[in-house]
Amino acid sequence: MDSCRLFFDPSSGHGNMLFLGNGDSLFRGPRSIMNIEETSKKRPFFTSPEDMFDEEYYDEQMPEKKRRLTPEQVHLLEKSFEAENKLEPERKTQLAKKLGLQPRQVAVWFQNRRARWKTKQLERDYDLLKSSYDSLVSEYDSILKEKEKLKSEVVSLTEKLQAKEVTGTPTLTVQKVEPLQADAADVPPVPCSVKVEDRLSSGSGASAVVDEDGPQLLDSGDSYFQNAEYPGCLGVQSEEDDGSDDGQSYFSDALVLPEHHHEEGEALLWVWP
DNA sequence: TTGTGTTTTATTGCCTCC
DNA sequence: GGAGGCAATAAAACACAA
Repeated sequence: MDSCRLFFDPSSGHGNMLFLGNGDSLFRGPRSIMNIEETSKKRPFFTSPEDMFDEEYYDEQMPEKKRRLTPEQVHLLEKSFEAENKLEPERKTQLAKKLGLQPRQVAVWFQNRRARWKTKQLERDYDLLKSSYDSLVSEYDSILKEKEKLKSEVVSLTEKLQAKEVTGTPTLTVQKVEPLQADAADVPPVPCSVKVEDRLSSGSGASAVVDEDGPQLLDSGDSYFQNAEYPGCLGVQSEEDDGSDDGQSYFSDALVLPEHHHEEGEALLWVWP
């Protein structure tokens, strides 16, 4: 906040204000007081707006030193700026007369004020953008975490499946899973909801129902679902493999859907006796 | 008291508009 | 071409820590 100090100019007999910079308390210490005294000697404070508006007086009384505007002057300028931040010539002249300043000073003040406003506006815009960005990052992080969690679930379940395959009981066979032709990104999540009877061997046939062209699960150490030909089925997607994911939880569909169908007696990939 | 950083006032040079 | 705006900058005034 801007603050000021009342000051009496003995040479002119007029009261005046010494403007202090922002954030300062009214009385600060010896140095400030000394400055007032020094200033009163150095600065020929304006006596009246009429005098100050006089070009000759102004030139004589303001040698090389800059002087700060009084709080009253600044207040009025601020009010005027709030009303309209551009200064048409007529208003400039009126303001100058009213404030006892040169029109040029008023114009300069408006120019500098516009520059300050622009800087502040940039800061505000930056803050807005930053908070927006931060919330997006936060959202992205939580989605990423969920994705990782689901991935590890997939890995865990795949390992369990492989373990069961190695022990050989029960015999898990696969029959007629349509290969996914298209790019995984273009294919809606396939829950691999092949009917149970299509996947398990019949009691009598031993593993006879395995499709001849299909993958031979029991002979292979690899998981059937990791076969590249069936990318939509329980495959583990690498981190770099974007584009087919689009931030959506593809694997959750693959896993959750069979559970949803569980009670309907359909669509589980495997059934243990 | 002094050095340093910040704010305010003012200047300069360039650009646009009428 | 003159008036006015803007960006960059200088310089004075001021705040403040050490």
